[in-house]
Order: sequence, then C-alpha cells, then structure tokens
Amino acid sequence: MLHVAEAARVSVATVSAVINGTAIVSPELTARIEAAIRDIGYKRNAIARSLKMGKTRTIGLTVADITNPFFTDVVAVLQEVLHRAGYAVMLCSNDEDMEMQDEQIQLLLDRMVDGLIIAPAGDDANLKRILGGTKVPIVLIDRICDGVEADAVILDNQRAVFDATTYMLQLGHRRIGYVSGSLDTSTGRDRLEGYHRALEASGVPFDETLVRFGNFREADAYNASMQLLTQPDRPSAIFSANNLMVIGVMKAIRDIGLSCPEDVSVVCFDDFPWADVFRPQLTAVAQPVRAIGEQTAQLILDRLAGRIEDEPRRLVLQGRLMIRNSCRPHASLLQGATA
Amino acid sequence: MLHVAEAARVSVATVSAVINGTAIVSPELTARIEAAIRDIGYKRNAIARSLKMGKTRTIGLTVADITNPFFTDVVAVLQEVLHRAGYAVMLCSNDEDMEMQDEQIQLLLDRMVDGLIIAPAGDDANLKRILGGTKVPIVLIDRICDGVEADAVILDNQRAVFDATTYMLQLGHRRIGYVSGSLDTSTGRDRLEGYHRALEASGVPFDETLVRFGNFREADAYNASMQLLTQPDRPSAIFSANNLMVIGVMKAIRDIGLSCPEDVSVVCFDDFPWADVFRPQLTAVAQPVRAIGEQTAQLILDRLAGRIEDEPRRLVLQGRLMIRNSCRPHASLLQGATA
DNA sequence: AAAGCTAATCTAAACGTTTCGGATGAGTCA
DNA sequence: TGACTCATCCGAAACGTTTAGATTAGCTTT
Repeated sequence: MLHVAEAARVSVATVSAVINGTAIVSPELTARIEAAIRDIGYKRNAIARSLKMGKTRTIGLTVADITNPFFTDVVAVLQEVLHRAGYAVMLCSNDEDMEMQDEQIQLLLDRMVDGLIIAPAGDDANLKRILGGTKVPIVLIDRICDGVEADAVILDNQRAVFDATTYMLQLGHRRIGYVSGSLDTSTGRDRLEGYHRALEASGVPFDETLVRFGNFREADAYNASMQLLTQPDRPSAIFSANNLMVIGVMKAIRDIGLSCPEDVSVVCFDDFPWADVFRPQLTAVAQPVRAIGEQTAQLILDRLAGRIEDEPRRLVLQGRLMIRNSCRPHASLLQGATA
Repeated sequence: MLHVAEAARVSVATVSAVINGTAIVSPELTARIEAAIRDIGYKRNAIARSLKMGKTRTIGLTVADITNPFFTDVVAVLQEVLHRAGYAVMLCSNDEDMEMQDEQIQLLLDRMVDGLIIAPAGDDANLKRILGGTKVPIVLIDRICDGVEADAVILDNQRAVFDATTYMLQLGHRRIGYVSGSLDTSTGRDRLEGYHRALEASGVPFDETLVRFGNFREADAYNASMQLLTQPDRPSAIFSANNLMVIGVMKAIRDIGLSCPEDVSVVCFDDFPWADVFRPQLTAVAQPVRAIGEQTAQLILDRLAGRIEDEPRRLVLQGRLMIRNSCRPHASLLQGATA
C-alpha cells in the first residue's frame, strides 16, 4: 500500500480511503490511485487489516467427523452461503475425539475467528470453560451441549426416532435392536429416548439387552450388531442411530449369514443419496440438511451483523421418515394376513 | 501481552522471549512471567504474530466438490495430519465452478495462507495468472493443470480405467458405455484415454455413440445414461468415471426398468465404504485416499519447511480394481460356457 | 480583508507481536 | 582499578493496515 501511495503521490490514508470508500476523495486522485493499484497489482493484506479492525471475516467450523456424509452436506451449504457473504471458513474435524476438539476450538479462537460453528463431539468441562471465556458468537449444530450459552440448530431427534420406532412396531416387530450413538452426545441421548418412548407408547416392555453402543462409528456398530444378532432370542429388526453405523449393521448381518430384510429388518437415522437405488433400499429418517446449513449460516451472520442481540436461540427442525424396503412386516403379521 | 509484562514487571520483549523460548531469561523472571500468563489467562494473538512473521500457519484448501466422498476422505486425512503439524486449514468448495474456484483461491491468497492445496475444478487462464503471481507452495491433488508450476499427487487414471475396461472386455462385453467426466479436467481426459486404449488393445472398434458426458455429477450422468440405454443397440455394460455419477447411472437403469447386473453390468471409478454390503455390490476402482492425503500433506509440509527446494514433483499412485458383482460375464460368454 | 466554513488531504498513533541492537550490572583478568 | 566478557534484560522499530484529528486551500460572508 505504501508503494501505491508513492506511485500515486498521495498518502496511505488516501489510498485506504479510496479502497474502502470510507471518505470522499477527488476524482483525479481516485483515478491516479486506482491506476497505481492496477499497475502494482496491489492486494490489500487481510492479516494487517484483521489486526487493526479486530475482525478476521473468517468463521471457525468444527465437526465431529467430516467423513460422515451428513456433516459433509451441511458443511457444503455452510461454506457456500458463508462464502457468498464474504466469510472464509476454517474447518476442523476431530475423529469424535473431545480432547482434539477442544484443542481445535482453542486454535480457532487464537486465530481470532469472528464466529464459531460447532458440531460437537461431546461436551466436557473444558469445552464449557473455553467457550465461556470468549465473546464470539457460537452456534451449535446437530448436537447441543447444555451449559454452554449458544444458539443451536438441531433436529427433533426424539420425535424422529419415536416415529421410526413406531413404524417398526406397527409392522409387528417386538424385539427391536437399537444400535446407539454415544450417550455423551445429545443426539445419542435424545434418539435413544425416542426409542424408549415409542416402546412405552405401544406397551412393549423395554429389554436392555437389545440396546448396544456403536458410538456413531461403523466398526463399533459392527461389534454391537454381532452381539445383538448372536444372542438367543435375536431381534427381528434393528435401528441404527446414524448413517455410519448402519453400514456396520449391514456387514454384521451379512457376515452372520443372514440377509436384510428377509431375516432382519433395518431402519436407520440419516438418509443417503443412493438409498433408493441399491438394495435393500434403506428405510431411513432423512434430515433436512440444506435447511440446517442455511439456518445455521443465517443465524451466525445475523449475530455477526448485530441483527440479533437477545439470548440464545434454539431452532429445531423435523426429520422425515423415508419408507423404503429394508424394513418389512414381521413374520407374525404376514402369517396373520394369509391366515 | 502488555498486561502480562506489566503484571510481571518486565518488558514485552522478555515476555516474548519466554513464550517462544527464543532467548535465555533468568529463572525468577521466567517464573514471574509464567505466573502472570496464567493469572491473566493470556493467549497470544495469532493474527499479530502472523503479520509480524509473515506466516499464518494455515494452509488453504479448495476442492471441486466437498460433497464427493472421495474428496471428503482426503480432506479428512489432510486436516488430520496438517493439524498435527500445527497448521489450520481453510476450506473452500466450489460446485465444480471455475469462476468461484478462482475467486476462492484469491481469497485464500489475500489471507496469506502459507500454502495451497487444490483439487481443481478445471484450469482457465485466470487460474494460471493467479497461481503464477504467488510464491506460496502449491500442491495439486487428483487433477493437474498443465501450465501451472506446482507439485501434484494424482492417480494413474489412464492405467486404472485401462485395467477396468480390460476386465469388462475379458468378461465378453463389447459395447461398453462410458459416462465421462468433464474433459476440462485432467481426470476426465486421462480416464477416457484409458478406455480408448483398452478398446484398442483388444481390437474392439471405438463407437462414439457409447460415450456421453456426465461432468462428474449425478444428474448429468442420469441423463447421459438414459441416452445410452435407450439407443437401438444398447451397451451391455457401463463404466462410470466417478462415484457421484454411478448413482445417476443406477437410477437410469432402474427407471428404464432394467436391472444391474442382470441386464446391464456396471463398473465405476471410486470405491464406497458400503460397496460390498449393498446390492449390487459395486465393482469399482478404489483410490488410495489415505495415501493421497498423507503424501500431499507431507509434500506441502516439506516445502514449507524448506526441506524440498527443487522443481515441482509429481507423485502418481495406483488404483486398485475391486472386483465384486455389479459386472458379470456377457451373455455370449455364459452361453459359450454352457454350450 | 479578516474570519469562518467546507472539502480534500495528510500526519501519526494504534492494533499485538517479534527482534535487533543497546544498556546494565556482575564477574574476571591483568 | 580499569577494561573486558558474559549473561540478562529492555527500548524501539517494524509488519501493513485504519482512522481520528490536524492541516491546507479555496470560498463565502460580513
């Protein structure tokens, strides 16, 4: 910028004025300066600007697992709308590891991000401390951490799996295996709660041997399903609490020599683009990923612009059960039909 | 930092010295300063530091489509190893849109990223100009742009689809439809070339009505496949040049009332985690995503550390054909076997 | 014609670091 | 005792911006 100023024979202040349009400068100088800028090929240094202004125009984003298509989809729309608004996004993915998550958030904060979007791996005291110590707007996504003051956009998880479980019950399934995510997350807890409630509402007794923990990961879900399927009175259906785990579930079913949906029905959380084209066509609860991304982005942009000042908001969206054919009526119902 | 200095009754220079261990300071002062840091809860300002040192310890990353599981996977490992090395990553995804890509790269450069990893949507003159005007190390990934001086880690695309096509030919297929990516990309060109070569090597004449362009996107691939499958002498097999497009291919097959692999065989580029558990189990060429990510990260870290100074390197890795059952022998071969 | 006003431009401080060269003081040596 | 050497520590400039306030010049007003 100094070079530009010299080339145009003006002060740096004037250069700054024309670049930002922050003060009125005469047409001659404007022209001279713009010419100089072009000649030199000057680009203003965003770092210096950030230092002076106290804003970086970048927002930090941490997700528990970027490999998960659900997160990927919302990251894509977040990136899209934030970029359009002139913000860059710094992305971190911790492999559902809370320690690494905290470290990454600290790193983002040190880099003075203007805002923070977090799809938390979980919440520990440390996270609360870090988040409590900052003034940047935060929006939690997918999962919430109670105890942290922040906006959140989440799904009505309990309702969604309540509906899904109810659907399975209506098809005559009574022993429904449940492969759960970690109870360290709100989604893990809420989804399991939805399962409980649905059983309760249908008067089906809860059997604790039917729920196993897959921690939202394929490998863990595989083991969980193996246990589920090798126990004496095996479930006739399995619900997987997310998309990654359903693959583990299917692998277990295959490796045990069973098949879906003939021997065991499967329903899962999170939809796939290919779900209706490969077999079995998965019955799944779809999340409104685009809406989640857009609303999150809007929320944080509104905070950054000072358009919202009040206490934390919580947006909760609804999932939708996509009925396909990985879950079929239980044998008892089929017999009833033919009898 | 000023506050820390005051609290510890020393100069900022000394504080800086103990924080960075850049000079030797007496035990007493060190202790006082460390105590003050703890008391104040001081975190050094990375922006100011970046400005002074001319490095941001962040590296820019643009991919053509973050929604594509292949890119997602390599992004995940990139993020992982770069984070471990103390680097943050700024992520941009342009929807295979070259204009947006250039804009994003410019934005990253303005923010003074220390390095750039690019999975290009394509290369135009503009990109070459932007990239030519900078001194930061660049590594191209997956796709290369000739005319830009940069390291690259890519796949031996031609070889990979040569092998895949040859496999299909050996199974007796003679009319093999090819759903191609955009020829604006090196992957689009190289993969198509592999198809050509394989036909040539087997003495099968090339039929231009068998190749259609899907531009690496599901919707386009769907249309392409519809055309392919509704033409008079329809192909007995289809090769899809990437993962997104194979979904479009499968949808077209379904919508036309055919099925895979009974009526038409399918092989595609890029593997899926679920490929061996849903039916048809896709025969696909798997890319070594972890290796790609790790080598890319290593390459750029080496450049940043000045461990490599010589001219651009090009690492080319090999794909692997995962034979499953979405591609079965052609009817003619089956008859031959039973005859 | 002096004073006041306005519009355009500039000077210089500030943002929070790093780092170079210098200052200080104690110990060593002749 | 004076000079010299270390070991520590500090002052201040610099990184490239932004911006409040000062300055200047040209007009208007009385």
